[in-house]
Amino acid sequence: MRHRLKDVAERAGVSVKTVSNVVNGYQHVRADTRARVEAAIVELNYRPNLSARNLRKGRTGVIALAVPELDIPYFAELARHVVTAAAEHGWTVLIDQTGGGPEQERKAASGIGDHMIDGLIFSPLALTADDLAGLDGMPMVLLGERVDHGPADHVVVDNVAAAREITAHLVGLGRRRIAAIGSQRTPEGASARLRLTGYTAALAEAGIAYDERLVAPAPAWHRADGAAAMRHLLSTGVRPDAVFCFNDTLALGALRALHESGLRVPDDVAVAGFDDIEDGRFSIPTLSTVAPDKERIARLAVELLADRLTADRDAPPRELVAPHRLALRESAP
Amino acid sequence: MRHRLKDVAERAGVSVKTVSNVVNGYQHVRADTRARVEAAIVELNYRPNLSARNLRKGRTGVIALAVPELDIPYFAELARHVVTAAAEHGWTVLIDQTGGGPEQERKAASGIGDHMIDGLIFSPLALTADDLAGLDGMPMVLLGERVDHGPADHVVVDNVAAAREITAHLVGLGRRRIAAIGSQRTPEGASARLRLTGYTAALAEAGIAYDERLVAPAPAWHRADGAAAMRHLLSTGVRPDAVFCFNDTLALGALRALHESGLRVPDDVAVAGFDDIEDGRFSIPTLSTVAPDKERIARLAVELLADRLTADRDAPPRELVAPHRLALRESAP
DNA sequence: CCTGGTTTGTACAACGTTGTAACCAACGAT
DNA sequence: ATCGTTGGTTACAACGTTGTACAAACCAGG
Repeated sequence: MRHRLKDVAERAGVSVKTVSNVVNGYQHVRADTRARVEAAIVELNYRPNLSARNLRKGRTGVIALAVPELDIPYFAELARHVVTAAAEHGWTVLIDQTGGGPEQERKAASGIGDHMIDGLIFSPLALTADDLAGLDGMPMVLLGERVDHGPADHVVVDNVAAAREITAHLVGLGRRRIAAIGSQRTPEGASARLRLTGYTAALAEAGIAYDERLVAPAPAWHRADGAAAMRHLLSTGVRPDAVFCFNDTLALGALRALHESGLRVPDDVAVAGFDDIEDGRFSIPTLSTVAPDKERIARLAVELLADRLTADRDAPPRELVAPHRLALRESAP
Repeated sequence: MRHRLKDVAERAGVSVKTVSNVVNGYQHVRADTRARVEAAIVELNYRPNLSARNLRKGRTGVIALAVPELDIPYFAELARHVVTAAAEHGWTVLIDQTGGGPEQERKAASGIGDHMIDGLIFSPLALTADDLAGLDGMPMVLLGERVDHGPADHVVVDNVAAAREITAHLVGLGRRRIAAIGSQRTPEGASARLRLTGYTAALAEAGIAYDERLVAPAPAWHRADGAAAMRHLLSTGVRPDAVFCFNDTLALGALRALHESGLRVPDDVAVAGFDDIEDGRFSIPTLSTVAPDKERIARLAVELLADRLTADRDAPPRELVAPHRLALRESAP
């Protein structure tokens, strides 16, 4: 059976509140009373009822992390770091899978808020500032692209700079016909737009003409999409000598398609990705990529949320930039 | 501001309980009262306080899924399916990352139970039956190997049979020096033991002598461990012509090590894995593997938990076996 | 021995919800 | 006319916890 403060109190011969005080580490409890209470707690294997505590305190000790898909390695790795960082603040993380659609994201953002959650770390794809407005001031930190200039805190990586750097690296390898995989025209494609901007900037700096035929769209950023886009590029006859894929799973798909068509990487075509997921360190060939500091991103997000919860709830929203670096491996050494 | 039943009641000119009745879909509410209340709910953007509801009802509507590591693709994919299946029952899933150590798992199993959770789906590595005993009857479904004959419901795949089948397939390819990667002597290695059993059984059936030197241990089942184990096998001079890796990430690591040593897969060495993770469908070469029906596993687990919660809390524990099949691809066609 | 402060403990009332019991009206059956 | 029955609504009391206010016990210093 489950025991309550009352049971412990009776057993220890004190009042309910005294037990509560012991449980909460209140200072002024005589040593022997405290000992009696603690003994009773152990004997009864007492555990506080969190629902009751939450009701009373108005805090739940749970924050949510909402990501589009858990089985996209980038989000899984990110989730791990967030869980770790949150644990240091004594929070439990409720991981929510939005699916990435606008409707589901809206639902996740608002529906979750039903008092189960103290705050939210949200990695939105489709969400607009309007959607966020309906959140009744739920403390929130956004990851990834800014949603217009929404009212929420933000952790980003400098997508444009990163994309420019990795593209410039491909240029530095002597490549001139550099393709891009992953462009998106939909509103969800904020990351895609920024990375495309960086790509074109790097080409311009190198004096290479932008060729629309070298830019392949990808509806989602899964391996299958990367493979399909690569096959499409190869079929059109515009033979690239390098490809910058807007994330690593796209790149792994592209590697696969290149392999199937008998092209060698990096000899015939160099390949670069974005995210630095674990897979890319063991793929054949290993993957050159932009490595955002995921641990840092997670830590910053949790700290922003912590500030928002404890200190100024109405402070102006902050935007922090997490560092990135290039991880150069076999596919574009 | 956050509104309460009371606010809605005042606005609609009814009692708190009537609003509660409307919210909970109680039948006997006059159409016009219901309309008035619903209007007030919308106007105030009322959301029930779940902590209060939970306190009152003794249920939270949240189940936990505890897995060793989120960024192991198998668990991420499984998590996705569990979230989906749970949503159909109206549950939210709190995903917990145990880290796989005995101490942390114990903590996850017991600590989580602080009334935040109606039930638990647990994929333990290190847990023993004793650990589970301390759980005060928290409804629980275990995934993976049975923990002795613990008191909890169980969803498993037939590891022995599956390992036997995939090994037999390697035999069928004409391979005779078939290595195994992933054996573990630790108590956490229940899956490893079962898969090793299936492997040896298949060898015995084929009349192939068991060679201890062909069995490589792996402390964890990550890509790096697979690569290291493969390198070790190759360095000892016992040249295998096939490898059965106890999971896919090990196999991907092994592929990498084989590539580095200049061996061709499957020509020189055939490689097979276990789990059928997404990566294996795009690796070079694509990976032959045992494909457990992850969606089914998740669905069964959720349903077992649902039964346990609604019906007989004291029914004898059940064990369900989820189906598997062989997914034969390039690495061992 | 009193005074005034601190320490230690208690009673009570919330937090927001829902189950129970009860009430009042309107109804058809006796 | 009287009696149940049903539909619609309400008041009240819980669920288990903690903040507030206060009482009792204790400790110094005069």
